[in-house]
Amino acid sequence: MSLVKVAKVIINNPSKAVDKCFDYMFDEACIGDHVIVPFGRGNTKTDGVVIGFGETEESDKLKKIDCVLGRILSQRDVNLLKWMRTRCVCTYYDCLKELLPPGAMSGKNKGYGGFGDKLLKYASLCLEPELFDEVLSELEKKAPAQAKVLDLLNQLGEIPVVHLGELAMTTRGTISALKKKGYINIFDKSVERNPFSEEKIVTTQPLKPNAEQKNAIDYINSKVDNNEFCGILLRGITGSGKTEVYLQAVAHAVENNKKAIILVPEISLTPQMSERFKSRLGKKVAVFHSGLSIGERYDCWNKIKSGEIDVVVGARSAIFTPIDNIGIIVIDEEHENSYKSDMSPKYDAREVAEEICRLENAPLVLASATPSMKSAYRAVKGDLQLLQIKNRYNNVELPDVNIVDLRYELSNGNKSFLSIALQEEIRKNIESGQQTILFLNRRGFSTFVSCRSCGYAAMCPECDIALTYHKFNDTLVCHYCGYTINNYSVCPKCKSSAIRYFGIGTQKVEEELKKLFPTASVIRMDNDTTRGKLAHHKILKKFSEEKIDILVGTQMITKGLDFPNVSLVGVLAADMMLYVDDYQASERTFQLITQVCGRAGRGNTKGRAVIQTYSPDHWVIECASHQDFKEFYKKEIYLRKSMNYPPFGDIVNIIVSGQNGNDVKNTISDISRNICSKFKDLGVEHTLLGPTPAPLSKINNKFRWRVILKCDASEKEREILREIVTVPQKVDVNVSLDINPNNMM
DNA sequence: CTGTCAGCCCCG
DNA sequence: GGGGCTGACAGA
Repeated sequence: MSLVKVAKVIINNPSKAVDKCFDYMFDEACIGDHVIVPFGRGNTKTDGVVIGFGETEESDKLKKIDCVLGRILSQRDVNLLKWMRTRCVCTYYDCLKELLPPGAMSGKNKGYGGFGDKLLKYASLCLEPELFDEVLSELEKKAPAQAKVLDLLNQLGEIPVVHLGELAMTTRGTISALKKKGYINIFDKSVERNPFSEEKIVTTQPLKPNAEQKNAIDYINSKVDNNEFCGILLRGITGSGKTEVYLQAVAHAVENNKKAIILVPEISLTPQMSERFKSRLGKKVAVFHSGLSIGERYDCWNKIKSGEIDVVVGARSAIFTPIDNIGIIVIDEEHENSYKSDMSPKYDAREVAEEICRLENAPLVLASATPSMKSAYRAVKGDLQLLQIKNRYNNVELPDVNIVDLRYELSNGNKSFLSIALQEEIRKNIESGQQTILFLNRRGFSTFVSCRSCGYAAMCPECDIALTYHKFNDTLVCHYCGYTINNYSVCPKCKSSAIRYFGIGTQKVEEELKKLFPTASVIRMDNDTTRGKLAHHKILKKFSEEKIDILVGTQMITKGLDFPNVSLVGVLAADMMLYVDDYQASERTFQLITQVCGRAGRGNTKGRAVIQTYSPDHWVIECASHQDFKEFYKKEIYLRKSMNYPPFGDIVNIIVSGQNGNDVKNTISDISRNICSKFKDLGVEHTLLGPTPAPLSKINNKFRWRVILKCDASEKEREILREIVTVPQKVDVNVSLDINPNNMM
């Protein structure tokens, strides 16, 4: 038997059954090549990617690569792909779809030959001009949504269908109805390669760093210059000028013909933030995030691929953009949990960034005022190099923090959500023309509705959780599946009219503020008011132009916002996230309160922060009010250690779901039995909890069971888990595995 | 003998 | 995921 050289090819197919390398003979092929191969019994032409080479015994089974379409992955990305499959406990396909151009894996671009397609669906009017008015007024009566679309098309001419839908606030159904009637045309059009017009960019000059900043910049630059991998934790209290440090390090890398990625939390990718990067780092900055339409993302991706971009700024997914020759990666607000994906592949962008830095021999900078416990622990162990900035830039003072005990408010007869102290501070601010931010971690009007007589509370029949009351349309909504019913004024069970609304939400706070301060302008920012893509930016713009006295919002207001005229910050219910059933509750509460307080007093005036709580002596709240990370870390790491929670051990959450309860139960018990025996064989210490019904035991009529596995999930363990979890299952049975998830539900 | 369909298997 | 193989069965 003689040996033949073969290419290892992964197939572009989501099925778990084909999640492996297939050997193909070939004439010429490179690692990372996008190829077409005969696959399956029928030798269907399928596309795949070459991820390696090998030798195997000659055999009849061996087939040959049909043709090479071109290089699609770099050697580095092929390495990253292999690493990710184990790290994220997923399939090659899951990883591949993150690394390929946006849109390449879905819709008409699916399958081979799809890559490089620059066509976009466009709509245009196809109606005699003299008939237009007649048709429009006819439609306005019967189909207002269609009329809106028609009107927009008339004004704008040719426009991509995606944008048309967004502008008219409607769905494709409306548009296809118009097409059916023959009023409009849908056609393909090549997208312009560069839709970003030459914006006017005002360049800003680097600020002169103070001694601490200089120190940090020099350290990072030396790693860049030496092509040396190094994990760096850049810790500085809010307002200490961390951004300046990494901006100068990135600029240094670019000057030396290297490239950079800066990751920021999705929520802080506001135009003002993008502007800041562009104005400092010049035209060769690309902003990449999920807010871009597929077309925009595609162009951005290609621009990066072509090599004309030096710096990519973006949210989590930007870590996969095809930028080569990386000199530095920065992760801003490193503690943010949005860096962990909860969809497959369930990657952690911080870990991916670290792996890329290893592969590229470049430093990784994790920046935060309130580092994650994991990073802080690694810094203590010496796994990360700690660089600290202890003073605020220009020595601006930290805000005065006032902790208000809500229990006294109640006994003093103040039933408002706003303590007397906070009301007083708000009044002062309004009088002096300064702005206030109030923070509350809830959305909607009330959490749930219940009957005072019989205790009946409206529940979702599908998901078995309480429905949330939404005032603007007087409905009760399930926050998990969207199930909606009309609100009732009489209890459906006992006919009592004593209905009680529990909890507070941003809407209620907004209403109360309007009552207390009738002359003040109030704006609300939460999931309900930021539905549209542009709504988010509009609210911030309005607020930043100082026309608004008070901004009320959920956690989305805590991050990255930098308004010099805000001198007062209020946390309305600090305990709200402290008593959640989650090992990260303390960490999140600490981060949140610290970050919120950091929003106050960035201008010339000293800031004030008011923290309302029912447990004013709680150590987490104490530490946060003093911005005392060290003390917080000391106490929290001790608790983590005693419970063997991360960063000491990993928590693996495995959820099986499906319509058929028996299939689900059988699958989950198979999986947990497999894990148990494999881990036992290999002597891996572990604890298995379950299988039990998941906390949300039913969502959308699907049964959900889960197992929690506690162990040290390093490479070996993850590889075992991958083998167990990625075996093909029955149709309709879905297996999800998440390591150290943000959400255990 | 032929057509059809469901279930199952496996893809180099 | 999906094409093809297989076995069962109906129609004539």
